[in-house]
Amino acid sequence: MENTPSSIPEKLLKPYNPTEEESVIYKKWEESGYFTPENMIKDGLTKPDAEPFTIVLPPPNVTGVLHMGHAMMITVEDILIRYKRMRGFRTLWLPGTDHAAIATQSKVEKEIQKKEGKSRFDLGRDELLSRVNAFAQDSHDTIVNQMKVMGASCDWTREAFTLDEVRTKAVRTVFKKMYDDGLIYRGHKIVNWDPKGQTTISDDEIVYEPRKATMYTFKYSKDFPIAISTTRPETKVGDVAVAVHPDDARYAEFVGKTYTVEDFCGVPLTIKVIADQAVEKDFGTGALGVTPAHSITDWEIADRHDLPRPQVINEYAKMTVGDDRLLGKKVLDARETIVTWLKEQGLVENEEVLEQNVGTAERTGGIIEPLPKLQWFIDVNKQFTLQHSDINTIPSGSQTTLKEIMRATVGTGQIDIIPDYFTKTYFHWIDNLRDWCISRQIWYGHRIPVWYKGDEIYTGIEAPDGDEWKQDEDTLDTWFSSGMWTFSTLGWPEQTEDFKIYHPTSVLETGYDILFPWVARMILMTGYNLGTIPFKQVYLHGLVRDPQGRKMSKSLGNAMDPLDIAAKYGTDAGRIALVVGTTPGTDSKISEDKIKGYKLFANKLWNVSRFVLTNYSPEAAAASYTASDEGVLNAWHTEIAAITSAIDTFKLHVAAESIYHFIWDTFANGILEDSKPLLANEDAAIKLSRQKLLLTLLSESVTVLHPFMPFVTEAIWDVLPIDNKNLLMVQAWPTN
RNA sequence: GCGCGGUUAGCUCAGAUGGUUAGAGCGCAGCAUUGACAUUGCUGAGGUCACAGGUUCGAUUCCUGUAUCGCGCACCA
Repeated sequence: MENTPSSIPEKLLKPYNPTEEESVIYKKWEESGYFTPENMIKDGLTKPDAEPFTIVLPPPNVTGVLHMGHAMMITVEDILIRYKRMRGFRTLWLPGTDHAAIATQSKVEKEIQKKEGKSRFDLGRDELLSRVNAFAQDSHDTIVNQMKVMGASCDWTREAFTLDEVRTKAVRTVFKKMYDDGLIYRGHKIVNWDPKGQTTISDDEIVYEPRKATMYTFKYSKDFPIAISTTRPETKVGDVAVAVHPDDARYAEFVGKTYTVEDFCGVPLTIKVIADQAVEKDFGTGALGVTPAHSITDWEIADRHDLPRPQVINEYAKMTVGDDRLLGKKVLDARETIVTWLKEQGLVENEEVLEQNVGTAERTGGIIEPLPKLQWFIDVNKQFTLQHSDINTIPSGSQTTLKEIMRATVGTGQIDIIPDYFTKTYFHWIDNLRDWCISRQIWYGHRIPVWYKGDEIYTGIEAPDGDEWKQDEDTLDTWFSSGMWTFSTLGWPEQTEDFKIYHPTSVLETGYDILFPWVARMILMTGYNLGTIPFKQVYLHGLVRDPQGRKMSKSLGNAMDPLDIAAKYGTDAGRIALVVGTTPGTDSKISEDKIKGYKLFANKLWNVSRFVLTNYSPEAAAASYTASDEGVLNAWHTEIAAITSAIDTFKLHVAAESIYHFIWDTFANGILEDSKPLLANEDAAIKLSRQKLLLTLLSESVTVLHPFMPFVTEAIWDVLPIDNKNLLMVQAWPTN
């Protein structure tokens, strides 16, 4: 084994140094142009008629830096993409970023408030937008850099942004179409108002937090016949009715009667007693004070009983009625005032502390105040005609609803969710889905493409002629634009080649936490606009947690930066550590120890390469295998088949572990050790056969490992004595 | 309240459409080695597969129930 070390590249004589290799390798990949599928075809690496495989990157929010959750997403997608590319598919991974409307604006607002003590209203619309745009650009650059460090093999020539020109056109086109179909309407309805962010938010943007609250049981006045219970006495100045259950004998005699309360802490009330199914007999007194303007349930009750809906709280969560005891007071102060007044009047019958869920806005933390407002909505239950449809149970030209589209695509298996138990959760969500409020009172985002002139309303792609037209001040929910991401990124509404070739996409890979806000919305938008599905398979990864199982966050100080991991252990180690031992849909814990283990693995493979190359001689290329070497090779090929099928069925953890096990235990500890005497054998046939075998096993191992650990494998491939080789990234997947 | 998921080695987790001795990584114990190896290799200890019923020739795996942890949705007067 005193072979010529001179034929061995210098770097292979030292331990593997990821930082030295990685950036150089990424540059090579990028310069090859092979992230772009058309270049693969041009160079004969992909057949022109190859089946497309498309993933559109879930666009990271331009709110800062990528975290380990993103790292998981990028790793899984890059594994699938690299694998499919090597399998000969016309493979496109289309990157982009999301303007993320509220998330980004509120982040910038917070910073400005902190540094300059100014609100967005102090700055004005234009100034705020220029600040947000600058921040977003910065954030974007950071994110792109991080993705490159992670080895993402996406086609940067096609990069998209949810707020750029092409996407704006898509948004306006869709808005107009839905408006014309009557699916988008403007209505005065009760919405979730965030007093802190000064905007409406959708049901999906509410985070419920358990808090202690005091529930007071009292009567409106001495002579009122029924006691009610509430945790929000301040809203009671907006009551118009008391609702009881229709079967409740206790109150049957009062139903239908109307009572006048002359003075409820300075406010006169007219209360009608009604019977409604929504009331629970056993909760509290079994009687519910109905406040239509400030409770979603009560709003619905008011619908059924045709009740008035006086608003008593404004957008700043302050009281708008009463005398100086209440008027202009914040809700919490008003609550105290009313409780004190109730006690003075001797009206309180009971007080009880209980835990209740308080709705807060996920981005600002503000307590949600339900308020009636004039807003834009998408009607999810309205019938419309779907002109063209590829959706299984909805024929072209038939009547359907958005809810039905969401159900049909998944229910018939046209879209496959992995893991499949999320299918049930998905249907459950659809069942509870209400009309989607899409207007936001923030400035960063797609401005609603509606113009007003007196009583006239205009909707279109461009502003109508004439200075008198004024555009709606509001912007669209960010999910409205990300809902059309699979086709807006491909150039729709133009009928581009890209759109024709790559849509519907193949796999949508994302965290299960955005199944509802995003995945469902994409299905809705695509079904409505194109009559088809946005993707065939949905792969939901779990959340990445710290070793104690906690969510990673800056405030806990347990967040890991993918860049730090790359610098310390190499990108490859971080990538495979995120995959091994994790299953789709299940949260996983990541520790530095785990990542460190895979750094050792990269080094192990490096050392295997050194051994193989040191013992290789060029004559081996033409050698034929001995029977036993043939057997070893066949066993490995059987294993490759198993690994291949594991990847095909999204069992990436199984595939990764099998390769790891093969390389370390079977190859390094077994075959390599057995080779030592064979390589010293007198018989050249035996010796050369074994040399050839080792090189073949090594080259095929790095090929199969490549999607998981792209850098170290490419670095090794680069020094293998193989004729006419291209980049490993475009090497054909071994199939036997 | 409705629904979903977990409970497997000290720790973190895989896995089996029901069938010999249930796996990995880390950790632990013992031995070996300076080599292709920032060491690594070999050997080993360690498990009533949460609990209770049921189906079955056979259940950790399937079914029912219980406990417990986590999550989602709804309610939240």
